[in-house]
Amino acid sequence: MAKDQGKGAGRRLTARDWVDEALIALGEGGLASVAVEPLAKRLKTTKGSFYWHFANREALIDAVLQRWEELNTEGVITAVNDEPDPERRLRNLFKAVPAATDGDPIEVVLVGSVRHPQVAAALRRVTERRIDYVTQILAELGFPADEARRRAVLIYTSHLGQTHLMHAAPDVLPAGRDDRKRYLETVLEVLLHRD
Amino acid sequence: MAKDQGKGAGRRLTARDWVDEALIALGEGGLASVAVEPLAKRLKTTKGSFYWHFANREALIDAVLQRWEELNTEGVITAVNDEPDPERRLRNLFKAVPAATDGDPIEVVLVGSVRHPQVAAALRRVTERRIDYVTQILAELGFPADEARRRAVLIYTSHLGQTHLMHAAPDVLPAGRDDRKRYLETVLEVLLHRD
DNA sequence: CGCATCCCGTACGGAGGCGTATAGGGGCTG
DNA sequence: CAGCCCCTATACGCCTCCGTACGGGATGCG
Repeated sequence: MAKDQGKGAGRRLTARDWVDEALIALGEGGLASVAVEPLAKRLKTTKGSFYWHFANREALIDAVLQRWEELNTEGVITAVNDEPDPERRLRNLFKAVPAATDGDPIEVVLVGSVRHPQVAAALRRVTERRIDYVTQILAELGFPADEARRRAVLIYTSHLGQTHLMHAAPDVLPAGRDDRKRYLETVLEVLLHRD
Repeated sequence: MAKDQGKGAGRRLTARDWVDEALIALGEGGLASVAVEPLAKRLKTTKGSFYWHFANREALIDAVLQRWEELNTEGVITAVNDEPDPERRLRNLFKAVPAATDGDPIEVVLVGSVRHPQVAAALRRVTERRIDYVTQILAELGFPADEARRRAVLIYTSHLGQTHLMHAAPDVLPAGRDDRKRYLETVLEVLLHRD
């Protein structure tokens, strides 16, 4: 019979459990919320558990950043990458990525802690990976290399700004179904137009 | 003769001095750095001074947010608003605003503390003010009202994303003088194009 | 059942931040 | 120059968090 150690308190924890909970906390309250004792409360356990699985708080931060990076680059990109047509792949990105990440505050929150060396490194890697990916699609679409790169940066900044706005002032973004659709059309038309 | 109470330690401070220093700290280390005792160290004074000028830390946070809001909306907009031609006004925005704000991390840092009610309110106000301003310019340029609004949001998100990138991964943005110029041209052409 | 290993609970010391109380110094005004 | 008011220094208690020490319960295995 399976262990059936439910999800309530009292069960044994793994390092993974701590990382998962830290990821949630990171999104909710920033890097400052990736703190041992508060997390212990959330997990209904104590520090004693934490310091068994991790050397210290820094180790947890490293782990949570690494996990975020994985879920992100690999997860999202491979989810869209099986579409052969580059234009439709891009359209999928425009539709799928916001749906998957607009609610996700981590990206935006992390920039606030960019002084943290590990955070800065993770952000750099993720950003470059994504822009390279968009650049490649634009190149497939026939844009010359340098123009593709510039457009990719523009496209990515607009995406970034959108998730930024989503948290800073969601009211200004189109809310209704139709409004959102029209907005998406405008964005696509503008960002992908060719003379 | 003027007071000549230099800038060194030992001089009397005003609430304004605390707010100015807090503004710097906010940019450097986020809201968490708007902390009484660390600021006292930077100002080479003690908490005793602070709690004379302010009721508590919250009061300082409110003051620093208000000051940021002023420096921002009023400052930047009135600096560009005397240009009569709307297209050139927009171009000025594209050139002037990044130059003035790309080095300024406060906007980006604040989103990380959007759970703070005062922060959320300030961000909403500033954002709406700016987008309204851009919308108005686009309307002057002849875009229909709803399209103007959509484009303004797109333009603003791209700007936001750019200052975001500037801190998250400055390497991916065009660095050289010429590259930057070409990038700006691409951005303007794409974002302002009309069929 | 007995026992070793794994994992957690608890208690402690230290650091840093908030807010308060209170004494005192320095400059302005008469 | 005397006194008063504005501002600052110092000391204190409290809270939250980090990290360590160590005791002890649970769990799997023979």
